[in-house]
Amino acid sequence: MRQEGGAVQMEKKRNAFEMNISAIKTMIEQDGFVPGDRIPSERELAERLSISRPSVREALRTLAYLGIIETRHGGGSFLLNRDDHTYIQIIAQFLVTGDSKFEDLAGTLRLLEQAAFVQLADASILEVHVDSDAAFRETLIATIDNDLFERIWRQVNAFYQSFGQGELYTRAEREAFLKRS
Amino acid sequence: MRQEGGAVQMEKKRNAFEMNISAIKTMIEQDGFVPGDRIPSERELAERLSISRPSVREALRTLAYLGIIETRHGGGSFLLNRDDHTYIQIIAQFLVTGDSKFEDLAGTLRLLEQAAFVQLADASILEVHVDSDAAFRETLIATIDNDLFERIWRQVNAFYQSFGQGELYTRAEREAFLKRS
DNA sequence: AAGGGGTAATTGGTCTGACCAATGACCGCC
DNA sequence: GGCGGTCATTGGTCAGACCAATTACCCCTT
Repeated sequence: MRQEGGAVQMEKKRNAFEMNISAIKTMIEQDGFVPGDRIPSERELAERLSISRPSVREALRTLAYLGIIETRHGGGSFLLNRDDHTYIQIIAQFLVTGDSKFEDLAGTLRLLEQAAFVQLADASILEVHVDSDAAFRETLIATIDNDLFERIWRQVNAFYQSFGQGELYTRAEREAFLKRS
Repeated sequence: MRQEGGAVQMEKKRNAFEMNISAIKTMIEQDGFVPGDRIPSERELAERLSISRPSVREALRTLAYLGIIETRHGGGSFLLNRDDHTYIQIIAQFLVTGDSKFEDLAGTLRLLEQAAFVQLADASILEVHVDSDAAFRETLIATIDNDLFERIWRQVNAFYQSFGQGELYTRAEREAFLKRS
């Protein structure tokens, strides 16, 4: 006879799996764990939440996959820093796998970089990098100062480079960039 | 700079859990399943992949959490179409505590849409949608005709909307968009 | 007393097997 | 042919076991 949910009243009637994830997250917050801390062991979580260890594991595996926690064999599970969350990598993984066309990759990169350029106030800082396609674009993105945007760009760019197509712009195109400022 | 996990590529030596996820995804692709199809049962997957059912379940739970598949008690597991972004809300659940990220979200959306607008030849098609923030931006993105770019935008936008902040632009801003064409 | 090494306890990783619950197909009955 | 019940299939959950990696601890040596 298994009783309902362990520790916390859930606001909704989601399925048990999501309730377990919420319960674990709630427990982490209530116990005041901060990034870097080790959270209770799987067996202890199972006991405190009145669920089985397999159920705890299913929840923890998902949390680990999302980058919320990190598990070390024999060591325990640790809370990660929120900035280390790989959520955008997860999203990117499913965005970019499969049927994304190579032309879309290059096109998306051009769009992203064009957007960055429009916001660029002073293009002079790019002049010294006009010789290097990589440095030119890297510097351009850095001027945006938007972490999410930069991470998206980095993912798309990493995938683009895995095709080994070399430079995205010719030197003439980079120079044209500067003239348009 | 943390670029370690940068590759979206799959072929790395990851832990068994992520390998199981990849294996299941690969099998789904190779068997030619399309959204709506029922994928093999947990027991069959376990046998075909030579892993135990709990391991299959840990992978399937994560895939279900991400919105890749849907499981029905007694019915089976079904492939979802990728536009279902239910997982975004849940991921956001872990990020709401921080506020810096939200600024990045809105900023990224503005950048993406500005990039789309720069490429827009004829802005007149947007005029009819000037009343609706959502329709205006949706139409804007559709003009780009870049599948990857559109999917990125859609993901970020879904993430943004999970914060429930309402419109991204004021009506005046949308009108200003049109005037700049 | 300090350091090092080896042992035991802890913890995650995986598996087997079992039973329950919901679904859906199948079959017999009307 | 339509309807309803039965039962195999499938996901949901659990208990227990064993392995592997890490960590804590204690004892011995120096």
